[in-house]
Amino acid sequence: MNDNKMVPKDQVDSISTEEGSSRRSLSGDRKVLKKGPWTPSEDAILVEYVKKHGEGNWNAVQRNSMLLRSGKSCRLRWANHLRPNLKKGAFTPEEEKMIIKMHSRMGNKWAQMAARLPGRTDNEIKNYWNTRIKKLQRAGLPIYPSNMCFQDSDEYQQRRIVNCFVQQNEILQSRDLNNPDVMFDYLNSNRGDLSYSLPCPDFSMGSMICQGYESQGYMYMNPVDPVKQHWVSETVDCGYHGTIYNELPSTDQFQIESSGKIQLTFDLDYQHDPDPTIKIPEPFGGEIPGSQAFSNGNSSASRSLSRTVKLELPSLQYREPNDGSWSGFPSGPPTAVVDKHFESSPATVSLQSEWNSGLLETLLHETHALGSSKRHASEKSDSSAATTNEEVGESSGLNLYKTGWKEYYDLFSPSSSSAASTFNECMPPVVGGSFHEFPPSKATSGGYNLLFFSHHLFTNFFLLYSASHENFAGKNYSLSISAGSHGDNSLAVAEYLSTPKVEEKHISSSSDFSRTCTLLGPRWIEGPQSTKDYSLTSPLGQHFCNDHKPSLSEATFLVQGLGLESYTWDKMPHACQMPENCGISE
DNA sequence: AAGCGGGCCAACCGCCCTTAA
DNA sequence: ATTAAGGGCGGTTGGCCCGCT
Repeated sequence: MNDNKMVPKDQVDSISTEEGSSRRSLSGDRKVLKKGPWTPSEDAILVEYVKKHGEGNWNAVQRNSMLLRSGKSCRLRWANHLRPNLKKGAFTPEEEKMIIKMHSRMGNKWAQMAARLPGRTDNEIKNYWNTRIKKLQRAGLPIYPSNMCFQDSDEYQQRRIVNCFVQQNEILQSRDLNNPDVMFDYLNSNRGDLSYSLPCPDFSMGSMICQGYESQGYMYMNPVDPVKQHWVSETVDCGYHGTIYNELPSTDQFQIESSGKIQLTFDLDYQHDPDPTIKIPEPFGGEIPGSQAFSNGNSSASRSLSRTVKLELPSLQYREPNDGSWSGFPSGPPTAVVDKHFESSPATVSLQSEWNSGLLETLLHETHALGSSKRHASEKSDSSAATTNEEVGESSGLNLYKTGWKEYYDLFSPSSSSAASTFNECMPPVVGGSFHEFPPSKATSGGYNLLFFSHHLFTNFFLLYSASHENFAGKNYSLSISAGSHGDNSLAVAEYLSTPKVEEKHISSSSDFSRTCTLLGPRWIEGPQSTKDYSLTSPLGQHFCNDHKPSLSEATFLVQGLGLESYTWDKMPHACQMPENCGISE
């Protein structure tokens, strides 16, 4: 657009003594700064300046050039108009579709949307949306096309999962993890589709509406350098209707006990009806299966705070004008809770790889694969287990939980209890729930899976035994991980792999087995350089810092005492492939 | 032709977060 | 630990364009 075209005469020469909108007075001389539309000559100066000095330090532009513009103004002008590769012109239908879809998911996160629309700016998208929404509102039309609503309804359901995600020393949980299948689909649906920067802490989950609830949850974590982690748990009183979208769950909802366990409490209570005053019975009487490992008496030492979280109005939370129902929210607004914590402020990283190769996704991917193959092999027709997306979308919240969880439970079979406990250990627990909500599947014969969950910063081992816990009850076992040669891997990883880590456990009961087996894995090891450079922590907390890329191709995994074979990496029985971009090479 | 209003868009504003001193 | 500066982001404003009456 021609800059002169929209130059209002009364602004061209308008000046300001403000430095942008800064409330703070700037040191030094107060230059008279110009406001209003930019002229071509100003653009040229700015372009030249950026060419010479690069982006950033925008306030220096004004100091070091003839440009009498605030730093903010410069940044804005550059970002929205002058920077290269900007796409001009109307949005394409594809872009429009994407905007609508993104908005249905994330609400008014213009910058995030812009990040996913190359060449487009947040301002453009915002303007587009605002005009579009006004138009629709005037016409009394729904904001989202009906098919979009329906489609997102599924995704909505999918997002109604607990986002249990480990980001550096962070874990977050939310309720819908109880539908792992849904979660898997959700994660899968977002594969390669996420490129958020990590907004830590930034808690969100699938477009949920929080309404005056409090929740708690628990999650175990082995000692992970308690010195560096400071957990502050807060119970959030969500007295708002907020969009919680599927951004990276962050560091909420945790607390770490003196024992090193990280706990996360959850006490769900959500409302089905849009009318916030009407509550429906909670699924499983307020209990959600899967909390077995977390309901063993560990009490929270968290500091409970009540606070209101401000979140923007979500897309799918709008009531449809025609029926007043909650679009895409068949089971009603769930609740959430957040425990704030963590001092660490991880660098911004692309979520693309983090998410795609994240702990949860990997877990779910693996288990889903296992489940799929199992189902395929057995041709078992369990309608309740065969929960499709559509079914999920149409099911009530209760059914959603039941079917989803049951299926997932089955997916873990034949090692139902152990695998489930593994899952339980790794996934957020739900207070009071139990795997016994569903009958355990029949155990089959031996073998085990080593699931290697990892992304750039995290690595976690979990052994999933495809054998009944009865086979192991009363036995001691140990896990060794060793490696032959390590090639040119980093020192840290070499040491990690070449040093057998043995963790001995005694299995005394099924429940004990459920717990202990999930604790398999290398202990936290202080790195050869420094904790910052290298640290490995035990399950749910292992992380490779920096770019250490361990090679596991020659590693041997040995579980002793349980009559199981040892496996080398390449002979690992089941789906043990590491996710791409996980920072670890096979 | 003039007036009006909606659409579109650039720019500003205010708040917030991060970082460095 | 505190404070100031830099910068990001979402909301809002206001001017021009354009079609309609």
